Amino acid sequence: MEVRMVRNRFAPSPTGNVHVGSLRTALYNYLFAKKMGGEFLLRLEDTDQTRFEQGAVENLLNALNQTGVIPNEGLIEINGEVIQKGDFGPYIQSERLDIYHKHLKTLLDHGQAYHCFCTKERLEAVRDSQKLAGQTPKYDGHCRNLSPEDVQSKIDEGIPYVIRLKLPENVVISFEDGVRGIIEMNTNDLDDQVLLKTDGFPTYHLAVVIDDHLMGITHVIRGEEWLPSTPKHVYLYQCFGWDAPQFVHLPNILNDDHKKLSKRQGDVSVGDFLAKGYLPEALVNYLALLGWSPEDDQEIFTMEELIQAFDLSRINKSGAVFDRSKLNWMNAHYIKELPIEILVKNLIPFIIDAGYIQVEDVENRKEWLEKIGELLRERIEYFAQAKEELTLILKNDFVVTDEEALEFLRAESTKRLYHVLVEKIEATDVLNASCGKAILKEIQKQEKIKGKMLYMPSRIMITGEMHGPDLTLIMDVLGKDEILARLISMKSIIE
RNA sequence: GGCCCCUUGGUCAAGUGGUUAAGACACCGCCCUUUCACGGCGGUAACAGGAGUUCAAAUCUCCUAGGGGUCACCA
Repeated sequence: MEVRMVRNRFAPSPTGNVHVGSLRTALYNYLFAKKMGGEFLLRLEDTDQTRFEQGAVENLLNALNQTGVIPNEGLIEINGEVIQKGDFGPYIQSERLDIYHKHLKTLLDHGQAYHCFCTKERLEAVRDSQKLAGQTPKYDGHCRNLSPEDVQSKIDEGIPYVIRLKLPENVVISFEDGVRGIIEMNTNDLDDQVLLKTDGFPTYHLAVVIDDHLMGITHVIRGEEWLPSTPKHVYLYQCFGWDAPQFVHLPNILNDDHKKLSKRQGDVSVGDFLAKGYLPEALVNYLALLGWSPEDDQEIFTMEELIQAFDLSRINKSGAVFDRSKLNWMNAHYIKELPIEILVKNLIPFIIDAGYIQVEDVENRKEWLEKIGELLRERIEYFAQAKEELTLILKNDFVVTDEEALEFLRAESTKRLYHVLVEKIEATDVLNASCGKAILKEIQKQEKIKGKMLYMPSRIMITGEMHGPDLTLIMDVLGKDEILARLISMKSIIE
């Protein structure tokens, strides 16, 4: 048996940001194509002119590039320039209009499609009355059997029209879905779908079938929302005399309320997540596991490992709730493993944004930034949390109001602690972590102040907080002068 | 409402006729520790319900219930 090379596609419409659900669809396509040594292409479904958004294509390619889900054919980006690559183009549907018209003509010639001159108003009225009568809204077949003469004269009169698919009555259409198995549907439950719109553009249903076939697509991996219209697509393949590809419908990604993940419940676009400081590899890793699972217990995967492990047969049937806290855990894991330079590089925009460093100072404060990086590494789940975490130790205009904290400051031993601490720090050249540690140890010995009574007051005097990173690391980050200044500002409260 | 799909702990999920029904996140407890966090150890917690088939059912069949998707000249 001849084995056709696997060819996949991701075929979004150019509307704004890339939804995480779309990314997952793209990812599964990508993983499967790579696993099978096939091709993964990007096609633009821009047949709705009203939906186009400026910069959407750049946005799209950007999201894919950053997450590593990169097409090797179709619309791709090379050196910042968007081009079309491959022998099956054009890969932008609005540039394929003549192809659709040509194929539509054969449908018309075979009586498998027909002109429909119904106005939107009439269609709406029909739908409304059907709904009122408790029926399923469906085209009533008004123009289904117009004579060729009638059609021609209406066209000549310049009456706008659409072209509809002429579905046979009471025929069961079945196909095998890669995830759900055999699916059957009766044409009586299906509508005479519009294939060509008044503006001469095809609808999704026509374009997707023609393009997938012409582009040699072997596996259509797409969202579950397409399942109900797949029989129409299957019928179209039959009309054209083409073999249908293997369909694989992915379960939805859900909100906490188990509805389709949507914008109103917070971040849903890839850009949102990256902007908050989620690492692309963590997002991809998490998404891979949302609807698919490997044979073993592995949770952390590189892209290469995902490709190796991926298997269509292990895709889940039911919808999966997007669990932010698991994503956070996974992202935190990736942050912990990041080389320090990369960690700092990711952190810099957020530290600048928090106002703790100026853009022009970044170069000469590398060492300081690395200290901060190591300090934050164990404490944040995504980079946008850096600001809050840093404020804990970098703010210098704090007022201690917490009663428990004040207790520590009022303690008898704290007076002694304060003076010795100031004295010892003044006596050092530079205050780094090991030096700070030594000082605290000496105080413990000399003044017999230890444990909580040593560290808590020290921490509170220095940061105004009862919690935070290791105190000696804080000393290291703040340095001698700042620490001293902060201590001295506490003088009146202590004495 | 019609049609289609789905149903294992709070969440992601393993499981394909015989298991003490994995694992991960979250949660709780203990340990580590100057605090918080990290880390380590442990714990609570699930086969939607019913009827069949079978020696045996989370796994097969049917019914019920619940949830989701879809019914556009949007994709």
